[in-house]
Amino acid sequence: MIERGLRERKKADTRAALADAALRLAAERGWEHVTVEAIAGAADVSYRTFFNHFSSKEEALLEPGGPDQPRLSTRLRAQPADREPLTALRTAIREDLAAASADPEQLRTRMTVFTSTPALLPRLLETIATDERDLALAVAERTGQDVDADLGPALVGAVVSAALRVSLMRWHAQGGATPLTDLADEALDTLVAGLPSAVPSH
Amino acid sequence: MIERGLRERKKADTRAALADAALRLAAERGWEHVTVEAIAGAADVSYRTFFNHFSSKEEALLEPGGPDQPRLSTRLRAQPADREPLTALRTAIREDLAAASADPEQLRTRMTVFTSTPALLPRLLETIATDERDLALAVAERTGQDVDADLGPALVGAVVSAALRVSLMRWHAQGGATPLTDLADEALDTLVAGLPSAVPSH
DNA sequence: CCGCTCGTTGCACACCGTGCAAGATTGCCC
DNA sequence: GGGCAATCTTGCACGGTGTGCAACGAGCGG
Repeated sequence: MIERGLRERKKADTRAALADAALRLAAERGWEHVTVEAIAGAADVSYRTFFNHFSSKEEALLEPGGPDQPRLSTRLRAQPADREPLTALRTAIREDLAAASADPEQLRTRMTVFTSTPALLPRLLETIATDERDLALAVAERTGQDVDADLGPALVGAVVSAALRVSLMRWHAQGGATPLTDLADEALDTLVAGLPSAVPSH
Repeated sequence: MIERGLRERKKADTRAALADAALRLAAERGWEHVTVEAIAGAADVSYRTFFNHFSSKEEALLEPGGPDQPRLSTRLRAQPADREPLTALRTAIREDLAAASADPEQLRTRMTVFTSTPALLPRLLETIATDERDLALAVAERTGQDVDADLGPALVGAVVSAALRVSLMRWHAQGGATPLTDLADEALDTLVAGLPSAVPSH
């Protein structure tokens, strides 16, 4: 958050302007009808400058805040070490979702753009799953397991990501009626109880 | 499997030749150093013909068999209706993995290509997760739940996909030492028992 | 004030993916 | 067998993405 000079501030500004323009134009015209040239033009920079900030057109939507935005795994590592592993994970997840829900309107717009562009939705899910391995590492650190030998941490990472994805999709489908954190809590409760609790036996 | 004529046979042949060439060249040079022109040349067809069979370069790797290859959800639907939901799911999963393991050498090559190309790995995972919603629908049909109202089916679909992904990654990392079906069984056992069984409490 | 650093810009280029139209091959019916 | 229709293949042109390179200019430090 420390401003180290006019230079870095302007750089962050143009990046934000590009990300905002990308999201706005995508909401207006649909993602595939938005060219990089249009995004750059709306942000008052050149075409070439766009790729000085983002390595691909999609990155402007997927990582508007840069690579140093807080991730789930870092939140988990910040939890007190004496806390029960699953409790610490729940808390970290709540913090992460609360941060994501800070600007519900923007989150809604993003979700609308993603869900209305078939080629783009998987990329969002991929982004959520990017920390999967990192999350597995953080879990293994906390439990003292070996992330390569023990199946547990990798499974927890993948499964938690999956649960968050489902919660996010459901939240958007409901129009935000239920708070995102509540939906995620329900999903995690189900997973803690085991798969049979998700489907009725006959 | 019915040959309806010389025409469709030749079409399937060229598609297979293109898919094979794509995988072979990717294993030799690395995926990003393989152009569509090179793939087409190796299969003795023109550049333009490639896109008559695949809508993108990646599709030649991801869906070599065409869009009508059997999916997990169809295998689940083929299970007897009186079988316990989770049992039916396990059986369908075993069939699916057995089919994928039919040619272990090719599977190994594919995984090597995917894991050595950062931009490609998520696409494989995405492909696995493509049936997620369809799988959720099949689960809901079997259990009589509502896929939009009940969280269960969507959660099961996402979580099972995640477990399969983790199993596949682990299988490849181990060099195929443990059969893929065994790894998946272990992961699913853990999920059935609930998340706490994945991580030790202190 | 002067040099250094770094963001910006333009230009050229390789590659992906698509629409269109012409040519070649197969299937089918007379 | 001959010819017609369907369809696969091919070439061509074009828009768009993403990159390397070199020049320019604005902030930063001495």
